[in-house]
Amino acid sequence: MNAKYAPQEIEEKWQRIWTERKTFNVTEDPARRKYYLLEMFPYPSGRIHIGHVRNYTIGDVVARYKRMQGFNVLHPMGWDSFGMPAENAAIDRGIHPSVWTNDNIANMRRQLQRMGFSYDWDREISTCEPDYYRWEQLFFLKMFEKGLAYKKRSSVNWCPQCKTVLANEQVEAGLCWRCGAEVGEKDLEQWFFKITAYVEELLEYCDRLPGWPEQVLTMQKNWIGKSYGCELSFPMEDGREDIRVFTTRQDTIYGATFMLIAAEHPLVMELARGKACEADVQAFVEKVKKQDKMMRTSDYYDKEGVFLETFCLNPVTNFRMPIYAANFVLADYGTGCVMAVPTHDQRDFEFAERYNLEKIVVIQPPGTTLDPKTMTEAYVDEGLLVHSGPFDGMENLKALEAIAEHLEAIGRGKKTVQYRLRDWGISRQRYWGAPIPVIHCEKCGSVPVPEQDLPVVLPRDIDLTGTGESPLARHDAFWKTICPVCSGPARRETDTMDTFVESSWYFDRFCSPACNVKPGLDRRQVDYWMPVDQYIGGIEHAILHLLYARFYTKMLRDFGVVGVDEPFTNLLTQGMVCKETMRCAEHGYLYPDEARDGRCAHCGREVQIGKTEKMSKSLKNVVDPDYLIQKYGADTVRMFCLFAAPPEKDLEWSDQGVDGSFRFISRTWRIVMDYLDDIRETSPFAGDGELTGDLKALRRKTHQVIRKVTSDIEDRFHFNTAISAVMELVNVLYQTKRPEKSDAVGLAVVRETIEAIVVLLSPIVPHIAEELWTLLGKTDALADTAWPTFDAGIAAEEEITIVLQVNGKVRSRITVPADESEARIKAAARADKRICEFIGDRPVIKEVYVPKKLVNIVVRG
RNA sequence: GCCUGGGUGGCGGAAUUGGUAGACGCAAGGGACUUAAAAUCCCUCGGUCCUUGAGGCUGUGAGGGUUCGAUCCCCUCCCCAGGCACCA
Repeated sequence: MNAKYAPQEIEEKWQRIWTERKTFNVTEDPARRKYYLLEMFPYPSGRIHIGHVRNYTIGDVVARYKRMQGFNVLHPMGWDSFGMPAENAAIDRGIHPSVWTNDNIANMRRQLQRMGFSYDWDREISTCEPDYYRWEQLFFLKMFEKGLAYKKRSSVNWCPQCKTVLANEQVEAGLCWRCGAEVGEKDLEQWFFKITAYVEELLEYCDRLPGWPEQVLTMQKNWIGKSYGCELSFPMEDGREDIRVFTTRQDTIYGATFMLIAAEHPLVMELARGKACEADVQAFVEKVKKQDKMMRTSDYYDKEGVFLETFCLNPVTNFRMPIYAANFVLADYGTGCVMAVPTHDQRDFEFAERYNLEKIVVIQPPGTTLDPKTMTEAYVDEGLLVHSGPFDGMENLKALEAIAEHLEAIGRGKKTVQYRLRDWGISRQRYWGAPIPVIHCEKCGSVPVPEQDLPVVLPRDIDLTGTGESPLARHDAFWKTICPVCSGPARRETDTMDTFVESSWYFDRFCSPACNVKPGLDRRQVDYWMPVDQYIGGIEHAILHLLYARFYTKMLRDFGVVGVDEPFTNLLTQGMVCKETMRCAEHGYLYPDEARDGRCAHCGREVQIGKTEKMSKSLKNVVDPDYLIQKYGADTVRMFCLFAAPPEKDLEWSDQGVDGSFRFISRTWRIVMDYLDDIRETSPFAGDGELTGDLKALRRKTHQVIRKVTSDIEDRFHFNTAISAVMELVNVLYQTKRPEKSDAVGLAVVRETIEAIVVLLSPIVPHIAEELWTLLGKTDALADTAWPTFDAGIAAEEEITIVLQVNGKVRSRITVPADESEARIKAAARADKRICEFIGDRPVIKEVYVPKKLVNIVVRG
């Protein structure tokens, strides 16, 4: 047999067979263990990129592996098809978002199918279709009823030129990305989901998700940001209503000498009204609203404020505290007001220095005395309280509780818990999203759309210009309606939902994608498949998407729609795919094929190689999967994505590396072809008779590699080392002296090795594996073949190497039988010629023995 | 700035629990095969020094510490990446 490896032919053939036989379609089967493997579904941007290829290849290997382990594997794919890019394409090129989206989906589906992923395509869903989002609207009604969806005023980025709302990413250095106008803030009535109603459960379960990376759980905990402290009230000098603050540092209250209010807090203008400072305050507030929120709370940003010509009183010292509006205080955390203790908070210290405000030391560090006049920075560490009335001399940490109780007793405070997590704003003033099912009536207020009127379908005939209000707000037939309560004229809500809402329950829908009766999820099917056993996606989703999906799951559980507390039992967060950037002085960033031999294809100038960054269209450092498939085949692309780095790390793209993967696959193909005629009729070695020499070593290696590949995939998803192990096995096979045609035992051992190689590689490179399997005379599909097992006895080494150290440095090695005793190994170490030379006549102080690994002899001098 | 990770040969990476640093692959160099080239197969490959050896020293971002022993644990610092609530 001498057929040449022809990836295109083989791959298309097997993809056809899998589709025809519906190999990967599944149904609930209570008799079998289920395994739900899910990769984050893509936004249909037009073409798959290498990041998708990597993500879905990782998932496919696990899906195929689990299938071979006997699990009933659900492995679905769909489209997160609402979102801004469709609208931008419509504005820029005049294509309707639905046409653009569906064309993209068709192309990306073709690309994914050409990669040979083992999806159950019958379960494909697309979130922009009414049969998907109608259920989301139903859930919204339920949320509205329970007070989990509510309206409040909130600010958005607003471009006064385009008269439109901008996403944060559409604001570049404070300017609109489309027109360059200065972006401001605008207050709008917006819909929110009350994620904070579940904050405690979301936090608590962070400690009950052992299958999640610690890193992600830590990020989520910090995001939720639970802190214990006090809510304190400070009386106003003029007798107005008290100012309330939240603090975790009530131990420093005796040092509070001024009050800070977030510039955008409504109280600021209220206090300034009618005073001489009113105009200055107004100007300051406008200025701060334009500052970047992230920057203005940074340690190095200039602390600025304006005096409101008003005072409040420190409730324990009666100190007359001036009140300032400040840029570094956030309106939406705590109460938006902060008691300032300049001696023990660095930001307050800088503010006090700048505006020449009083400083009182209330925590004394051990051993020194702080003088407010000479301090150059705040003292933020522990110490003993001073100038703190009855609490003088207490350790500040112990005083936290005592002072909180004291403040409660005098009616000035209350111990509280504060969270950083805010409610989830879901209103988008955009077209391409799921309509929010609410009608606004002048008489009846915000009225939910009656259930029988769902879905509220997004109209097709729409005029997208990129300017003005939301397109739906200009679509009369859409928004002009009647109130379901009083039948009077009413206005339909024209905001659409954040696309994170769709991705918060799509995994449930995959369990019953065709269900068309309320609530769109068949409880029996959902109960069989959920939760997702393994979820795989980019680390960039560590907080938002994953937290929203967890919240939504808990809520649907409370609605009785699903039966699980958490959606994802195990989570794998993969790193990003990066590639070096290339620039031409004249033509800017270049695509890889625009550079030839280090020169720009347009002008011949020398190309500058830039730093390696995440692959993106704007940097043009992208690789086209279609081109790679055409050149090498899907199997090579799959293998390289897995081989170049473990999944959780960033992957640096390398064209030479792809060549290497192709070479290995071809090398494997060749050796199987080479042996094929001799082993076609042979059965794998069954263990009868003693083996010696090469054959014994080959068989041992085979079983070692089965063990290694199994644990690499099962325990840690390290496909790169699994592939390395198979490469070693192929190398050993090449180096094994070829058994004669008459050597039945030798050929049986080779057959065992070759079958192992093919089966172990099959989840990674399924097409070539199926083909070789067939050529080996097998008639059952490899995809349904059982994963191989290893024999620990055969895999065991007979001899081991013991490292000999003197004072921790390797000086010699000895080879001993694997079961050699400690005493004999130590004796051999002491007797070793090189070790004796190193020890010389120095006295031995200590001898460390690590079983089966090393002996370390410690000597003086 | 805040939160979370990461830094190992010329390059991607390996070392699974504190125990042989550099598996496997790429690049490079050499050899075999070939009329030749490609392909293929085999060998060498961290740095440095010398007495060229089963050699010495050195080496996992930098500096310190703990330990018989540190890529791994602790402290300080530098650099890079992701997230930061309207990109998904």
